[in-house]
Amino acid sequence: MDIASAHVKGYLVEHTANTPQQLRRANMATILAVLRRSGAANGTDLIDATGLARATVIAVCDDLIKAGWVQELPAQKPSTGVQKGRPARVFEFDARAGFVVGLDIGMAKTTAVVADLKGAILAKNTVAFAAMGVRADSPAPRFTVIDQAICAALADAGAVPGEVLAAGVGIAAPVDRAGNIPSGQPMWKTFDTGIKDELQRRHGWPVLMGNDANLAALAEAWMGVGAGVQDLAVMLAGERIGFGLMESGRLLRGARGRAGEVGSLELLDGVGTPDGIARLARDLGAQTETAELTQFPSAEQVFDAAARGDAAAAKILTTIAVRLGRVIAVVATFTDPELVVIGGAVAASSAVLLEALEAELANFLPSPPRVAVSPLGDSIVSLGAVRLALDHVQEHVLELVPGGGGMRGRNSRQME
Amino acid sequence: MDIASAHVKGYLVEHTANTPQQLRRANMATILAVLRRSGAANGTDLIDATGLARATVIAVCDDLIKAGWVQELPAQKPSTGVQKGRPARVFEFDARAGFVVGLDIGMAKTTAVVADLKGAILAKNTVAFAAMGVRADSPAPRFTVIDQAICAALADAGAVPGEVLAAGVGIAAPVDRAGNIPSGQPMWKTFDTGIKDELQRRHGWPVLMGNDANLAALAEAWMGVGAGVQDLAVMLAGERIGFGLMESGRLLRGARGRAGEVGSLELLDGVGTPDGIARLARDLGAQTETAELTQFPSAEQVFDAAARGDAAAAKILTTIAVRLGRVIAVVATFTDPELVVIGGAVAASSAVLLEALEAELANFLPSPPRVAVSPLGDSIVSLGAVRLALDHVQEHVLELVPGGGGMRGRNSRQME
DNA sequence: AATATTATATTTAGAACGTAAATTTATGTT
DNA sequence: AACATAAATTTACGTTCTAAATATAATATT
Repeated sequence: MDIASAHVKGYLVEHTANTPQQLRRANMATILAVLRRSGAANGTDLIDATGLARATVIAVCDDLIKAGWVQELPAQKPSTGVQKGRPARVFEFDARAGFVVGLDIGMAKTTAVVADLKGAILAKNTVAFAAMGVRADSPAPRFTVIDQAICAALADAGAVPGEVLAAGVGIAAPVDRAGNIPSGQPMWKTFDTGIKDELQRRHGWPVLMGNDANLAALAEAWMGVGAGVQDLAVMLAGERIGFGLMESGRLLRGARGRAGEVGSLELLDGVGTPDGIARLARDLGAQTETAELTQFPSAEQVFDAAARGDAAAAKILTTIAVRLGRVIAVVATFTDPELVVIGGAVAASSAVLLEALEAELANFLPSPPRVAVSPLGDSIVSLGAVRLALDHVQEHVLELVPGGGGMRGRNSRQME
Repeated sequence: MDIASAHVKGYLVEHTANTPQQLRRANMATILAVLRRSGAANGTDLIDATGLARATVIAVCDDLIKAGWVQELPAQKPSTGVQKGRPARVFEFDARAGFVVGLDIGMAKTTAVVADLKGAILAKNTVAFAAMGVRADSPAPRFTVIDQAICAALADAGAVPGEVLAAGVGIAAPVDRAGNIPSGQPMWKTFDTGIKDELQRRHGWPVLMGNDANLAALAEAWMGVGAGVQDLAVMLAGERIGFGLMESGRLLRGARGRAGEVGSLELLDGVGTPDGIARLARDLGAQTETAELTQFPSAEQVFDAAARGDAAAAKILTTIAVRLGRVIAVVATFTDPELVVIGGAVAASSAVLLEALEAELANFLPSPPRVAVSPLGDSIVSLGAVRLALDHVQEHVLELVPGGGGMRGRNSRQME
């Protein structure tokens, strides 16, 4: 073994003993990471980025090409000035050396997203369980629907299942660090706890599970308004409030995967329940005197009415803003984020809440965090699932075989 | 440069390019870490722990001996069985290759603790500012008092200032990841923000700043009831409530160092203020009809009276337990710790609160965390400061010179 | 006392890696 | 065609780790 780890009075110490071979692997990982984000690079670029000598950089790149992670591009004309000297070899991380799948498995529907290894979103597919005649409480046929969403998205992306290197899955239940669901909601329990193994069995991919709000935070920190923010709170607030918390660029999960999960809020003055924006809008709408809102009110109707100047609707929005503001105030008090993002399907309409929300925050916090609305819409969880899968792939690049590998049909790239 | 780092759409990626020399350094760090926790070890032990070959292990140990971090012990008689074969060389991390200082700088007094590099506590010294005639609002002479506490503790430990490799400092103010105090309390501001530079200037040590509750968490995770717990909340609750939060074995600091800091709690039903146990006991005691408690009541008097069966005092304790329980319930809801520890000077007497506190927690949480009382007493912050300094030393071992080094008097160990 | 046993340290030879310097290569300019 | 230039490639070398062979220091056996 080359890893020794031990608990030292509560401190987990991990030691990695190194051999020259592992040294080369480390440098491969380094250069691969540089290439992943730099589009295309030549030897000199990589020398500058890594500090390694030219001979080493080229040797590593050749190794990476042989391994299938990197492609060599035809020599480029210099964009600035004239071509001087021997043309540089140009290397590029092969974003199509594999694919990842991101799943958002909800109560009513499942969304599958396919991305390449650089995170470019290639396809997205949503299938409602109801539309396929699946009852809410029947676990087995759900997987058929989920597979259908996956396969359609893969086909759209021009990928075959064998090329998928990992899948991330978001569900509305706590997920601990090991990827287990400690104690699911009664109804979902049998289904939730089986998702990981069943998907792994069906497709043979590594499957990473994540709580929906946590994945929303990953997505937001990746490609939303939270990009670059190290300390971030993302609030999913459609039907039910839930937070995804990142501190120092890392996701907080908690002992049982419940970090950011909102249980009862009866302790919070003027809040009481963890109801989300859509639900509050509906419930409060039903109680007003505005005729349009009392009958079959929907969140959209309330927001629309407020936009048109309906006083009752405007009052509802203020009430919602006050409630959310208080919840955010408490979370921000204890976790001190730089930015709080409101995400999910209700995010777009929530922009009108921002001002009232910030006013409420100011009542309770001396220096409140910034508040923003997510641009990722209802893709936020599936994008987070993609990010989760990408993180797994990036962490295990050199252990994986690009293009499917293993028993599955290898593509021509890696045949010699 | 050999480190390339860049922001990739919100993700900080750090790459370390490696050379053979860095490889040896990594193996030195590995073996040093194994030795630090294993007391004493021979070649075979280290081979098992690291996976390196015998020749490498011995060579690395010789390097470490030459560098001053490791000592070779005379061959040991085997405790079990008889000595067979050539006796093994025995290596030991030299816990006295240097020292660390932990400081708890409070409003009224300063405590200095000196420990060796294995974390053994060698000396402790507390000096009250008042006793030295220092007014609360005069920054300058405080450093004289602090230095006095440090020097006395160092002398007690048999260490000279030149042998100190780092100092950790705990203060009752937020401290961000860079070690700065973003916005101190008005009165302390000029003093607090200057502590780090002034101590560094006076002694030449690396000085690490930490919030008191955060350091309490480090201490508890190190040598308290929280040892081995990855997700931990430690509540300092003497005069004012403050939390130190650890997730996945890492301290949470937040964007401005305010993670775990309790501001106003007016949002929390039945709580309102962040008053701690001692303060609540005093305030509530003053309002009872028990004569003993109304005049100059102190926290101890209230706890004593309750222990003797005084009904009013018992009621006060229940009130306190309910308040604390509610605060803990909210923190636990959002951060999901495995264990909550009550720490500080009031910890010992707080044991009687545990039952009522757990009952209150059960009202709000479906699966509440364990709750315990810290065994570290009022040393908790200074021990955390020691841990902070030790962590710094461990992280930078191979950059430091044991025994003081640099301009300071080297000790004989490293002269050749 | 001499010899075997045994676990360990040390030496030796070899392979992999990274670097610096010299050399070659491919392009554009004169 | 000769030259300039920038990059790739080759060469020689030092460092590291490993495996195998050898030496060493203790005890046990004869």
